[in-house]
Amino acid sequence: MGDEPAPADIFAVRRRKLEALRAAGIDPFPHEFQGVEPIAAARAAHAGLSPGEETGALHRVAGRLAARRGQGKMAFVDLVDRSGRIQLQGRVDELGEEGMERLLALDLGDLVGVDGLAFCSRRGELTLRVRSLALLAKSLRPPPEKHHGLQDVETRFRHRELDLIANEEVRELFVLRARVISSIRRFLDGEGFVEVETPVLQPLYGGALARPFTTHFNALDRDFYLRIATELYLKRLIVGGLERVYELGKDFRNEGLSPKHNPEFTMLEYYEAYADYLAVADRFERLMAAVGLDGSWRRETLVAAIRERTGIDVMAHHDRDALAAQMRSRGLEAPREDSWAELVDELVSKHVEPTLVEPTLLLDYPVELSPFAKRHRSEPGLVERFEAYAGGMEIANAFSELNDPDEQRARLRDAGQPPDESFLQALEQGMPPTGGLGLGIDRLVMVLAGRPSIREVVLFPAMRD
RNA sequence: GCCGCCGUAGCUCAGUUGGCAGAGCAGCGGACUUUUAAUCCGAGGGUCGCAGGUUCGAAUCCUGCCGGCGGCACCA
Repeated sequence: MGDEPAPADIFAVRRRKLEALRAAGIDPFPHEFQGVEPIAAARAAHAGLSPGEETGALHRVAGRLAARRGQGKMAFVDLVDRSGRIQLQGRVDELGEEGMERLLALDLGDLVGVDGLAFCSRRGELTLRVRSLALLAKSLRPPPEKHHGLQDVETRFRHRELDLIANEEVRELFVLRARVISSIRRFLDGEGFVEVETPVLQPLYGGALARPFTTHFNALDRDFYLRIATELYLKRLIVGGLERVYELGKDFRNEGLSPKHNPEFTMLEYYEAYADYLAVADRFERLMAAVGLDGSWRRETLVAAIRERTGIDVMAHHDRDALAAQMRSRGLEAPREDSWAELVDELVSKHVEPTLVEPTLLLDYPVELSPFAKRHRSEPGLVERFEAYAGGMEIANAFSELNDPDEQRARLRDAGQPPDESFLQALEQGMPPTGGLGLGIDRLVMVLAGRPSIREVVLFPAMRD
């Protein structure tokens, strides 16, 4: 082409190259490139080469152009795929003038496919000497900076694809997340659980205490809710005799954003007929071992945990004003409008939860805080429930499920929850004694990956428009 | 919703007391057949988040708005 002046616009340069390719009869967006081998596999095939050693082994790889060094008659470029990075060597005596020119015309970020001979460079780096090279897709935007990666948090979350291109550890994290989820499925499938899907769009919401998102069903001219939990539908399946069920999917809660809260989040719930919460705790520990969180979980009762941290015995002051007085006498805030149960909740979240960095199961909650849990068999006023904490964060919640329909109706009334008649009818049909668990997948991944924010483990976290 | 911090080139970041808008990477032109953040020469690239205000003069000071982060509140 002509010798146009140096273009000011960094985007226009790439556009111009695209047009030049088309003009030269090269399709900048071809349809396929088959027979590709992962870069990691090509590397593994030549693990022990010494500097300067040639192999004669031909490999076909594909990926994104990530760096280049040298120009003229010989150039090195780095190619990255999901599995890793490999250096390519282009030589004019191998590719010819025209081929070399095409290689040098590539931009960082272009997707290319390569057939090349494996050898070890003088500096000891496994390299593919390019035999032939195909542009697989032209990149029209410059990639993020190659040394520092993409740092800007807003861009990383709004354009996660750039984050994935630029930051290898981000790529690894989301692969880890996928492996965690498939490990959970494999574990539960292996234990005889059936994976089910229940409605996301619900005429009535329940199974947790949270504000829902509301939407409108036009055909019925009626408001619907996005589910806040799968609990009630799953228990109906236990009534139906499925015995062991689980669902892995999104819940939606119309609450504030924080490093621990995204409005849509991934939840595992499972229910197991004939189990109580201690059986659930044992299975939970094995499930955690299956995803790499080994070891036994410290167990502590909620009442003891509060007493140990604050000196207050909440069951000995089972009265709103008495408990508030206890708290105030110790210099703790006790908001006037809070009920006894809310004060207990306050004590747990302010004084117990932050101390639970080591994996811990907190057992036996007050009945007022747990409308779906069965009364404790020996501790009056408590229910058989545990919450699992790790990294100072609640990651799971489990109980012996309440299966007495009359008591369930009364508990929902006391909690100010709308009665879900279909659910209550199901309990009237007869639900076996059942243990259930809810596990926050995002938070679990935070713990496993050591990330301080839920946004780091959700591909596209909620952002303002 | 409230409070605090932040927003400068495609990316990573400087920018002094209010006095001409800067660097590195990337990109462009050129040199180079073993480079590893390649090197060297040359020429470019800006809505300083947006809108007002103060001032002879604003990236810098003030107000409002938008967006992000952190905290509080709500909650899980």
